[in-house]
Amino acid sequence: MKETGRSGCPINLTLEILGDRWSLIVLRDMMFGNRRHFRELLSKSDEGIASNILADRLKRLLENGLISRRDDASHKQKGIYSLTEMGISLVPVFAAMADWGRRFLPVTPEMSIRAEILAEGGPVLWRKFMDELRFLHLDAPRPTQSILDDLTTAYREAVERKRVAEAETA
Amino acid sequence: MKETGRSGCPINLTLEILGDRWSLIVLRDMMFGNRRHFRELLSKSDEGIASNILADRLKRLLENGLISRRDDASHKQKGIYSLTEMGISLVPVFAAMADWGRRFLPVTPEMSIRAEILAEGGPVLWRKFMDELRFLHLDAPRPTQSILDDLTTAYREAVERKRVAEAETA
DNA sequence: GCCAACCGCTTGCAAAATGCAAGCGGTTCT
DNA sequence: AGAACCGCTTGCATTTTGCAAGCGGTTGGC
Repeated sequence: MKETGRSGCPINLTLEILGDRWSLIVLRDMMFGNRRHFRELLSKSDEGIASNILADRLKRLLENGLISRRDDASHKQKGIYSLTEMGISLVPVFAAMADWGRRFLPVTPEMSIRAEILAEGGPVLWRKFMDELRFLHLDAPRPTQSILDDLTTAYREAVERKRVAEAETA
Repeated sequence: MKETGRSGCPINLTLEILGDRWSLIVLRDMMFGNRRHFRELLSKSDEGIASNILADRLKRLLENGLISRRDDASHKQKGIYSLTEMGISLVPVFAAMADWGRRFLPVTPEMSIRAEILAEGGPVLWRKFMDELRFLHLDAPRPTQSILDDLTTAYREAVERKRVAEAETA
């Protein structure tokens, strides 16, 4: 996505950076799955991104300022990717997209529980979540409450409910 | 964008439908520019979509239920494209994306004035706008106030301001 | 100290999507 | 009658994607 200079419209400029099938998936996994290493993003993804595509997207997200990269002190080869303020600010976009998706598309219950919580919590909850992301990815102070824990717990419980339900019918 | 069956995550499913560089551009022009015919979408776009891409995107948006198509009674060759409730429901997504874009990307002032108004108005304004879209695209009753007029007027005034400013420096 | 496992990331190649220009059969306007 | 316009398709070159293998280096267990 080079400098095409198509128009100064905010929607268009956003799409020039994020308008493909993988960029937002990578950011989603960093944001909601707290995946920070290349391998984590590569192998723990539900959608199975290819390694060359992941490398390319990370490079472009870096160039565009959505994420940053630093070396992992505990492992000379590992890099740690973090969200920048620009990346963290996408929380409302994710919340809006996820809410739309869960209302109109064939989502699975366990994958949409987090979207529901974000939709119900509204901007107040989003701001709390963004504060937590600033703690996890930038050097902001730790908030008292962990929204990410709440979301992850709710997701795990939904997965467990599904597992039990499937075990019963088997 | 065939049935890849990658995951039931709302974000992923949304991206499988809208995750490319043009689908949301087309919907944006229908929604905010009230462009309803093929030629209007083709030639009045600031970004210059190619005709084969436009045809393909309209087909896919139709298949996915975001828009509908009917014949234009006044012209046998023309089709009129309309947003469905599913398409109209993207208003909060557009508002979030536009707000993000105007804060972090090099938008031009006249192109971001509508994003500002939507951000300031919040969900209350979005709902009014969606009601108006239901009037314009579905068969809902006409609302008392036209948000689209407000947005368009603000945009035109911003363009005019820019024109005057440029004329002064010339 | 050795070796298997893992690290981020690259390479080569086939398949698909995109971008561009021209054009088609038909309709409408003058 | 002729020009302009209608939605949309075609052919073709370029770019992007997807997949599998692999590279040089690091780490951890024995």
